[in-house]
Parts: sequence; C-alpha cells; structure tokens
Amino acid sequence: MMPATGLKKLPRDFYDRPTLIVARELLGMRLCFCSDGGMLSARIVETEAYIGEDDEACHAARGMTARNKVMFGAPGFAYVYFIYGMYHCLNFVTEREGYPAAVLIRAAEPCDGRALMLAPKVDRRTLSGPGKLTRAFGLDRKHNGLSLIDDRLFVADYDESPKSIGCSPRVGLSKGTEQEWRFFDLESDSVSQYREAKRITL
DNA sequence: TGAATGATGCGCT
DNA sequence: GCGCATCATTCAT
Repeated sequence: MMPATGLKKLPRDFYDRPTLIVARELLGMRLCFCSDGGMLSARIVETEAYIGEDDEACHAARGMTARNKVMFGAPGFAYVYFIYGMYHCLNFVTEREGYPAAVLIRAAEPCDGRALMLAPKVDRRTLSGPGKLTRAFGLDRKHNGLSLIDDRLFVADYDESPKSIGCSPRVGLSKGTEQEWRFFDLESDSVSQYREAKRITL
C-alpha cells in the first residue's frame, strides 16, 4: 500500500532494462532505507554501469562466483560487496536473469533521516562517494541480495530529475576505462570528487 | 590544488 | 600472496 504522499516506488520492471538506461534514469531518484533507527533517504546524483561478462571492469568478467552471484540473478535486487578492507559498495542488479549487470550507486544528497546517518556531520559531501554512502546508511554484506521491491530498501520517484547529466569514464579502474559509463547530475555538489572537473569542462 | 600513500580484509589465482 | 568499483591524510607545488 502506497502512502498518501504519492510515493512512487520503482517496480521490478524498471531494473529489467538496458543497464545504461537504468543508470541514467536513477539520477534524481530517492534511495530509501529503513534502518533500525528509522527511515533514511537520499537523492541519487551519481551512478556507474557494469555490464556483462565482456565488461573487463565488471565483477562478472570471470564468471559467476559466490561473491558476485547476485548479479547473475533477477533484476531489482541489491548487490552489496566489501572492498579495500573497510568499505562496502551498493549496486542494483539490472537486466534479465542470467545476464550479470548492475548499477553502482556512487553518490547522493542527504534527505530524510539526516540525524540517523552514521557520519561525523551531515552535509552535501556526506554521501559523496560509494564507500561514504554505505557507511552513512549502515549498509553492509548483510544487505546483499535484498529485494528492492521490499519495504526495507527501495528506490522511489520524487520527480527530482536532474536538469542536465554528465558522463565520464568509471572511477578507480585499471581496466575498462574506455567506456564512459559513469553518469552524474551536473548541478549537484554532492558528486564524488574524482575527475569531476575533467569531463564537465569539455 | 593535486599527487602520493597507508589502512585493512577478503576473494580469487 | 596479490589486487581491489575507496577514502582521509600527508606532502609537494
């Protein structure tokens, strides 16, 4: 049952589409998470696409493993993994079951539940990076495999689409840097710092 | 303002 | 063992 406020939770069909489309359309959408303390939400302003076994940068490039198997499953599920010994990254699985693809959520603007976010202070930079975002929300591998159609973790359309969208190579990779599969809201100051200016001033 | 680096643990070869 | 879809800090310009 939808609340009377007109909350539009994205259906599974939204994710069951080409990953580049999903990555772009997620910009401006609200990431919503019911933490133990209450409801958290943030406006997504930066995403990256990872598409199939032919994408050298995709975790699925070497086939299915215990770690990446959620990516091979049905669309509309959360793929959360642990990286660099101390961070987690949040992804949304896309495309048909059996085809491994996902969108990494890289940055967002804090909205609801700011007092509940696990950060020294909450401002426009609090969620400006994938590791910072998951840490502030308290997301970790316990949340790997959660359905985004459930009420615990989901995305809703608040009609906050960006006016203009930029793209660039994906961040932090040694392979797969030729594709420009990173997308971000050009007018947001919550986008992650890395190479931000390079592509915008084109 | 930007480049280099250390922290830190797990998955995979 | 090595490398990693990161980040905060340090040091150099």
